[in-house]
Amino acid sequence: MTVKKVTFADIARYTNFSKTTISRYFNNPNSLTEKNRQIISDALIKLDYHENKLAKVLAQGSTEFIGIIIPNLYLHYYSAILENILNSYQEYNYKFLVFVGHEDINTERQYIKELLSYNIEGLIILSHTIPSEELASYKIPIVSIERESCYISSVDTDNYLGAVQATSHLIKNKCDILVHINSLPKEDMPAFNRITGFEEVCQDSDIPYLIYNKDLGATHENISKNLSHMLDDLEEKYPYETKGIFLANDTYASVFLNLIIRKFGELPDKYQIVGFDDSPIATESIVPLTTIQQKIPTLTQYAMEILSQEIYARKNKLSSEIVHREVPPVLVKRETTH
Amino acid sequence: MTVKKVTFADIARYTNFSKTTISRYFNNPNSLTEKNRQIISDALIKLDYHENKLAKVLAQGSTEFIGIIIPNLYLHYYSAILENILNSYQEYNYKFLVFVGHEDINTERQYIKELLSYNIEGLIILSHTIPSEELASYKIPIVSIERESCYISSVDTDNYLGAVQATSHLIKNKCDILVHINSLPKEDMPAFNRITGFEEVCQDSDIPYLIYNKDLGATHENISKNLSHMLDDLEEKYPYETKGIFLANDTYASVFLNLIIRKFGELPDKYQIVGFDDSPIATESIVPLTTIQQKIPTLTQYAMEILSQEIYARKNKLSSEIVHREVPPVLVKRETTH
DNA sequence: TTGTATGCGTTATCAC
DNA sequence: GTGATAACGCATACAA
Repeated sequence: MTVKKVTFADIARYTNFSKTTISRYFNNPNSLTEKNRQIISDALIKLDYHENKLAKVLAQGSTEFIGIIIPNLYLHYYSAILENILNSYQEYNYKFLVFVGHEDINTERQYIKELLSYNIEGLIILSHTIPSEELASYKIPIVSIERESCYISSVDTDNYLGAVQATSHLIKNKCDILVHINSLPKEDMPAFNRITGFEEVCQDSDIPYLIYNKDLGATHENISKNLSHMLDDLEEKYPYETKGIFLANDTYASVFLNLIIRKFGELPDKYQIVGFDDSPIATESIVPLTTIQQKIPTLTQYAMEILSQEIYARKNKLSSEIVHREVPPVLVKRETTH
Repeated sequence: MTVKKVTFADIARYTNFSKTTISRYFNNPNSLTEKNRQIISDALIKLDYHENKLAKVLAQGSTEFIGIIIPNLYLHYYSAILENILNSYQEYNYKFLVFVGHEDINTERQYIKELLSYNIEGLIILSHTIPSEELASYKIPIVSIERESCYISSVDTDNYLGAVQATSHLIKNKCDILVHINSLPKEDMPAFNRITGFEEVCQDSDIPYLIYNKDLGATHENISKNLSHMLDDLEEKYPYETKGIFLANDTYASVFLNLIIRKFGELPDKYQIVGFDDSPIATESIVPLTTIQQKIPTLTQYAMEILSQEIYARKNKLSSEIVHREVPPVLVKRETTH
């Protein structure tokens, strides 16, 4: 232990009340007389009392802790989600214990175990290593964001709709060839629907299309190298056609845009580019990117709503069903498309 | 309360040991016989026991909680710091309760109060609203990163050295006029030394210099507009000179670079640009930015070292002195300087 | 090696 | 309106 803290016992001794009365001062003040309330109030200041929520938790159960496991904070998308979740404190009063997953399943299991030992009331999970079936077996309120979620509640962007918006926009802009660039998302991930959506719209349109779906690597150098090869390939196959390129995220789109500009000195009319996310780079790139905006505040708001309802249901031994909610994204037209 | 948890009492009843023996199984297993250890081990699994660290905390004191107050997660710099701090869990086993400050002093005071009520063992603070003198009055181990820190321990980048490196590099590259662009940092902030360092090197060099130090705004639009005016101003005053521009961060540098390229179609030899931070945008911009790299892993490592030492000292009632540690940054030469 | 009794700082259940 | 007492789940000093 460190410095001895002032407790209800100290206040009780000082004021000649019982600990019970001090407790009531906080939890049911109307049961005290105005005068006695004042006496206790003065004593609290005089003795410099500070509340101890851990003792309260032990006595009555609810920690107001929520655990978060997020893959990384390197991608702006994840940082933005985390920031929005943390901000919900103002509304829900939950405190957040945050872990960064790093895609290692056993590490993440250890994190969950640790979180459970602190009696978290719920868990928000964005990392994708642990199957949702296993997560469901922990029997705590849980909601996922943008990951596989067969057995747990989830909030996802409507990726299919996003891809439809992007692809339709490129078609409307009279592209001769449609291209989608992605980086091997797993089929059970919501983001996989960016491929599905693209493909189905293309097939309905009779416009030729091409999908590059391969691991682009994690570093800027690798991403740049891989995208550069794709650009060369496109130039070789379709030198004169207007190419509509829909990339899986704004980082890829920005790198691709830079490659084009370094090659041609400008963004030629025969290239149209759509990214995904509307992360800051979309605004800050040399030519502002047309992109599919994910509604991050809405995503996190829904996640907190679902989670707090599940927590409420669990406390009151009500049953609660798994909820899957999708948030429609929005096409933001900027300067990389006509 | 929710579902009834299995406790030491249940294990004790089941195995016919006392609660004390069960406790010892965890904290001093060698004091049990191999056979009894096995009996308890089996019972734990059979009854599906899960540890309750909150009860442990109440009984013995240390929560292993550390509070973090960070201004935002929008800037990659802060996300990167947070990610590194969170990762220290692997080494130190501290759990982190994270709050986002948003530059409101009363909100942040409320956060600290909440954190204290959960008996955090230490606090890491990056937001700058609460004066360090007030922070020191909370009498808990505390370390700041890149903020005013007269009365508390701190870890900062050596901003002065960073500015010296940037400015010297521009001088070595034969710039005729040196320019620094900043956004009104407070004088007691470590980042203010980027101005001091620039100015002193310029004065020593006899090369003319110029400082634009004004609020550039928070949105990309405002930053862009303000930087655009500065670019016009420079073109008017120094049309033929080689201009060496040192900007306060990579975002500004990237926006400035884009303005130049949109104006001239390329980065002319008469412009040399140095940013600060080495955030991802420095690598990903259309011309990779020369920048001053902040050593974020080192910053956070030192912060955790200092904090854990202060926590150790406090637990053992040792005195501990305030420590101010500076981390030298590194000049990363890329393509915006010769 | 194991058990008893007590404490950690609250809240909850009865009394009065 | 107020108080005594027993929880909450674990750790620890002291006994045996």
